[in-house]
Amino acid sequence: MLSVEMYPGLTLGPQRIGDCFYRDREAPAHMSLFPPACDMVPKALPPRLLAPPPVSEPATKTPKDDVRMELENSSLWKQFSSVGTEMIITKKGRRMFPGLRMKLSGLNPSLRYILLLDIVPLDNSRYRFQGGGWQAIGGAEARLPDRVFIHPDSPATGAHWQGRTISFHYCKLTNNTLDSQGHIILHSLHRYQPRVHVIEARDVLRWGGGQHSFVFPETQFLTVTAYQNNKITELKIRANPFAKGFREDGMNSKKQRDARQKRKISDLTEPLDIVNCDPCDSDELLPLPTSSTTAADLQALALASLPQLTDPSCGYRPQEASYQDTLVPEQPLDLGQAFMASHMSDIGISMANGMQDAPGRDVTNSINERSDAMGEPAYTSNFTPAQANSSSFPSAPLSHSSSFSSLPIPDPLATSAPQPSIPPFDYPSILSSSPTLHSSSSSSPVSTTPSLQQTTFTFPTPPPSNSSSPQPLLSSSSPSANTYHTIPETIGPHTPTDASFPAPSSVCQSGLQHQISTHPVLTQTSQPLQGEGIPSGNNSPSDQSPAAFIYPNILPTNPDPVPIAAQPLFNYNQPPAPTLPCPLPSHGGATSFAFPSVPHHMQNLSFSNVSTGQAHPGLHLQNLSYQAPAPSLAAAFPPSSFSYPPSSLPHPPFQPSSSFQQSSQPSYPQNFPNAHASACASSYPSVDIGSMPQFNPSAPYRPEMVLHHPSLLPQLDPSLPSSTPPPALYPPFPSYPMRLYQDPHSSLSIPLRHLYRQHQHGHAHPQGSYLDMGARPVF
DNA sequence: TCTGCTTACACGTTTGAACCGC
DNA sequence: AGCGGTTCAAACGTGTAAGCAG
Repeated sequence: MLSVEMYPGLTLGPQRIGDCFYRDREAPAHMSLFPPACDMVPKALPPRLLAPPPVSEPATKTPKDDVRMELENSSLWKQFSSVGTEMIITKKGRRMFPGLRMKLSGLNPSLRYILLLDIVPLDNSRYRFQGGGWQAIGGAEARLPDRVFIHPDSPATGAHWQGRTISFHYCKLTNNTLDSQGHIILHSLHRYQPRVHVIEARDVLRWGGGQHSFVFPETQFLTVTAYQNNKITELKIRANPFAKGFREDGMNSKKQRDARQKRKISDLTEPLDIVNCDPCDSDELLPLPTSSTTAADLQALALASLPQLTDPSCGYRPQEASYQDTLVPEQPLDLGQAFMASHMSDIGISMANGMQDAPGRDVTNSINERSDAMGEPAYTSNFTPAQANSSSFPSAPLSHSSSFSSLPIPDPLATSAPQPSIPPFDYPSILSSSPTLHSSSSSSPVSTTPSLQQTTFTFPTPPPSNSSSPQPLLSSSSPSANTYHTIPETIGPHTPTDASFPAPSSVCQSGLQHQISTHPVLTQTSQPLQGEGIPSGNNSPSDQSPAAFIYPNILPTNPDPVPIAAQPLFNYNQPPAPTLPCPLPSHGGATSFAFPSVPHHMQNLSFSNVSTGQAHPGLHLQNLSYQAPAPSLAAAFPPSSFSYPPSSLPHPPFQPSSSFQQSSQPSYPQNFPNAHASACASSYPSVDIGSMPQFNPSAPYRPEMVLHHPSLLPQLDPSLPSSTPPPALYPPFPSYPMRLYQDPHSSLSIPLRHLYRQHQHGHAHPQGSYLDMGARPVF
């Protein structure tokens, strides 16, 4: 199908071999995967390689102005978010559940795009589960190598992306800082926010022309090595097909396990009983009461071990739903597509042949289809109205707080689960108590916070998959489709987003308020939503407050938090700096990464700074939050591994005065960020952080401004119009040390010289690629 | 002692090879 | 020989619990 030969400069690791061969099963025209490694510059590529993919229409017609992304399994995410999503991270890497499944629209069907997933810290705090809630207990750990998961299909045409569900379920999370598998490295007990970036790319070497970044506040999660919240465990067990064994009717359910345990005890005791019967033995070994008790327990356990009848009160049958979902002919994700980093050869061919739509679904594709269906069984369908009504996982009403009590379905664990010593914030109430929110939001934080991106939202239409299923979680003001666009400042991976990230409340509200009457999509969306059982006509903030993506169980350290209404406008980029227990947040958001091993001009993986508006010829991943203080960066990254040449920094050192102080909310508890979020996360909208002007404090965003924003991607060639991609070629990007942790190859000098292929446990599953955007060597 | 992490374990799912029949 | 369906086992994903370390 494709060949690495097309990119002689790319040397792929063994995993790549497998992948390539695997992927080439239906493409016998496979060529050498390992051409002699050599430094290569894009211009060294044969012209045919540089040629843009065949386009049926001029690139100038690219409808970049309306790129939207919808979180397809938003309902499931919201369910988890309402409780406080926890993600297990292990040394070997653990998949995310729920996974990220989204739908893209608004792409130019003919242009190619690369989809990236990165996960950035939400704040600079470390959390602990106490009293039934999450509480910030200190500063975050030192930042870890920034890695980006490249969707296996990348690059693919807009038609490809838009024609199916996009899933990142192959992405794995690990806490192994020395991970060499390419998994995304995260710290345990930290809060993170996944982000998805859609980057226009003519080929792997020439990204540019447009970048859109999306954030779904409901997908933020806390990393753990073991689940802390029983509710989360319950949700995962019920929703994840792989955990069926732990369901109440499964053989690995607690009852069954207890029964087995009892049996084991019984097996051990029975011989003893026999021994006991030995007249030579005394009764001291096994008192009679013990035996009788065991028998009674066994009897009870035997009953318990019987197949459980479905609880009539629980209409939600995960197993049924899951299987059914697997049969749902939803647009499967074609992961068989070559992906940029790990499938450079594929890319090359795809570029040359323009076979972006992957007409032939290869094995990988089918595998992924299955995996998609398996890993995330169309949760959207799991939460159909009927199910929602009877489900034990009712969609947490957004108007409800994130407390456990918000889950109406009787849950055995609900009672057993420790209740927060401090009740979780009732998000809606907070929002409702913030009458000034909307009005204040009009004065977008952008105006007061240099680092804050102007944010605007397009109001998405409900995801097709959800079209038939009401969105019980959505309030009247929450667009069912979690799609909207914002333009937060650019950031680098792991640049901490604000702890209250999900709560660009003021901004969101502002955008909502501003556009709700103007945006046709919003109008279309909001109306049906209001008519779907959600009290309409009530425009009170409380009604518009969806529950929120406050971290449900994050308990306020401040016993007397300032009411949200009294809080300054929520600053999207606001760090809870004033209350940070750690003077030097280790999660400093490095927006530029120095790579001493490469030429100076190539050493920095930089991200355009919103504040300065500077663009750096590198991949720009918008920062959702503030600029980390330089000191923290220095502390987190020893000069030996991380250098930040001031002169080359695309972002000026963090200026507390401009970011923190101006937007700071001194009285806001660090672990209170979600209150902000609640006020803003009215609809769990995805946040397109890259499709809008980076920083324009004065002018509010308008729908028409939600455009392809070239400034977010470096324009390497100044002569190239930023708004109009070249019809034929994209300028080659300068080298920026993004690393795909698959197979380090120092000889590569191309921008993606560090592309590695993820080890696939000996299998050739193209599970995606990881770009390490940090400079820390992991090998 | 507490907290958090690692690891072994059991279970369910996925996947592909092996087998069989047509 | 080729094709399609079924069976089976290995690999993998998952949560749990015990053990360990700080």
